Amino acid sequence: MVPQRFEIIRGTPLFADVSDESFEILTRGAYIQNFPPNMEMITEGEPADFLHIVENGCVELFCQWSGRESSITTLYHNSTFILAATIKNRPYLMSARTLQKSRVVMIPSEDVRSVFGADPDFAIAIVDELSRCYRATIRNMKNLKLRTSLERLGNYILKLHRRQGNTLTIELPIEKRRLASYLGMTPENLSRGLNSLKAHGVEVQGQQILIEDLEALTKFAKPDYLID
Amino acid sequence: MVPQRFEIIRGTPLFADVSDESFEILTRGAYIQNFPPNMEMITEGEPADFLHIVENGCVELFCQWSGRESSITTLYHNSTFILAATIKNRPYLMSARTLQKSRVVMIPSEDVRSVFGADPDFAIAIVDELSRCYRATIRNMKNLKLRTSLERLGNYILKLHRRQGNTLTIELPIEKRRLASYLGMTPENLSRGLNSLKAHGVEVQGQQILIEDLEALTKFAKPDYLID
DNA sequence: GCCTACAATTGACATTTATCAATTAAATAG
DNA sequence: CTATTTAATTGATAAATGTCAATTGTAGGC
Repeated sequence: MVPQRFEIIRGTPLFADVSDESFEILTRGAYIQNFPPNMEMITEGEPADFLHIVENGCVELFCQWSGRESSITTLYHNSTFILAATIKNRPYLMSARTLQKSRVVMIPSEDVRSVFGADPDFAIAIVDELSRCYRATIRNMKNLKLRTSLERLGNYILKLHRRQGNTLTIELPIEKRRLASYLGMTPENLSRGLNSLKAHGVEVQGQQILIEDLEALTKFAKPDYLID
Repeated sequence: MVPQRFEIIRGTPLFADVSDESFEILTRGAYIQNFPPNMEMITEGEPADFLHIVENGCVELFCQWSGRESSITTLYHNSTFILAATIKNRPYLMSARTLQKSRVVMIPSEDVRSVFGADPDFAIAIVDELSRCYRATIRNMKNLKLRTSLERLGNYILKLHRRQGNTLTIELPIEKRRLASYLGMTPENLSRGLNSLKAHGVEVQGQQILIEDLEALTKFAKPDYLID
């Protein structure tokens, strides 16, 4: 008998194929927590005691060193983090904070590891999820190392364009300062970058972005299916 | 009966725990290839038909976009690549070339996927390997986004120092231009960077690097166990 | 609705990094 | 061993990016 409250994550790829028995074990020690916005829920270096799943809201993974900070990715509905640390029983490499009011499922890492050893279907789902995350990170790395900040910005806008149903009026999903950090640039530079993209058919008004010339932007940004 | 020629990879973590039966299936369709130095063996975008294992020699993973190229990592004895593409049955995201004469074991991806589904021990080993690679990539990313090129260089030297048994006389394992690419800088910049590090106790002579003041270098580079 | 916080923008400037060209050093083939 | 190719270095300069300070814009609390 799986408690009602965990039914939502049952539908995510990571749990879709596990047996009821496994799911029962996974949720037995699990709990759900509601976080306010801007709350640091995980700090890098800490032991990975729980696998986290964002049920709703928005969570940013970021890292720090020597007084600097950088945003790595932003997670939404049904995303898991941080699986690799949980599996390997190693400390988190990234910190996590909520950007909005968020509801997060937390499953004890021990239970994840034991079910993972006992349920081949869960093991397969984990491999799938890890591969997906790994490949996403490699793409991110290529983006960073092969492109200038302006090219990254252009491709980010094109990615939003595709994700938001090929519309030409785009809504930025996160604050500009966080976007800047994600793209590996300063907020000032992002601001100037958005201005520079006017020359390639991009208009900006607050959180709204209008692609006035998709062809020009595409020609400039050169999106690539092995990166974007 | 496992052919003698595959006994070497039997000892690697990925294959150590698989049953003889599984190993037999994995090696049945496998073969070993000897590559000359500087041979591109994999090109990004191609289908991932084989899991590769470097038996000996040295292989560089790199990527390209819009006429630019960047080195992602260098693999040595017993390293696998590129597991995630094999598992997900997706195209390679990186290219691979030999840096030296190398001997590489190639296992058909189909066999990897089928054994992975049938042998839980192999699945566990794969999860372990994927987690390891994923975390290594995250560290790499943090290194790139949180540090200047000079700090990356300093920490690279410190990492070699540790890897080579805490000796103060260090041997660069790869060409400087590839190191530059790996560190996300130009060869010219690397050259100047090495000169700048003189101020922090580093002497360079060709492929040899001498740490004259370990404390000064450490103080400058600030190595971090969550990055390095 | 107004005040207050904070985010975003802009300008001036500094620093970092890349590019181009020329030279020197090192590795390799014959 | 020498000739030839390629890598590494150096100097001069350009471009990209970051920093600091000031201003403008915006969202949320009261």
